[in-house]
Amino acid sequence: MTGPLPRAFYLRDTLQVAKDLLGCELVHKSEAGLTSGLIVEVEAYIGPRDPASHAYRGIRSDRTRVQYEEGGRAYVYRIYGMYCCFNVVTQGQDMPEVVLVRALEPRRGIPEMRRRRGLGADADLRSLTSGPGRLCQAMGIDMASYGLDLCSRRLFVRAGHPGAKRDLVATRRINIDYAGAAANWRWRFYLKDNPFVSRPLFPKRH
DNA sequence: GACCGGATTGGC
DNA sequence: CCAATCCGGTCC
Repeated sequence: MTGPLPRAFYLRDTLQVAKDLLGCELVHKSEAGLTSGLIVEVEAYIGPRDPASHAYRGIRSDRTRVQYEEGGRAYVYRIYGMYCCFNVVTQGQDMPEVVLVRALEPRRGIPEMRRRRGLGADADLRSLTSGPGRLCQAMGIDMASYGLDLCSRRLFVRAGHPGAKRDLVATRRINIDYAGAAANWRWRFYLKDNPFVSRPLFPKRH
């Protein structure tokens, strides 16, 4: 059982980190026990020059603060007033770049995931962790996780099976039509044919 | 201080 | 298709 990926993993080109995260295992240890899942879908949000990024034009606020810290920390934000989304901070200080984790393939603590999601034992596994809001709920990741160091043992990513990221698909990012031309940048990556990807058919064009 | 809308989800 | 639900960003 390998431990957390080293800091150096995160202090790199964000698109490269995004792709390398596919097939790795996201692990969360909480009072309720350990839950984990393989990362099968991600999106990159690359700072001041990305109109879809919360840090577009260098916005600094209580929400984006951790994006400006050195990579390897958790950027968690609340969306639509009811869900949370989990991101990994990349690059060095004052480079507000992140990777959004959009879907997991459940691995450990599946009964606890079902409980947190309010679903019965008969629920499809995909309904647990396919989607950024769903996976946060299933993993017990919330605003209390904001800024957590991913190089610690509480919330971290560890290396996956070699070869897991063989067939990688790059598409437009989801639900950022407001971002103009950036909506067409292919900064969403997922594992081909993986059934846990949140929206395999999106977008219109690859 | 007001207003607008969202990196989502689930129900109709 | 659309409501839920509230906070961040913007502009006055």
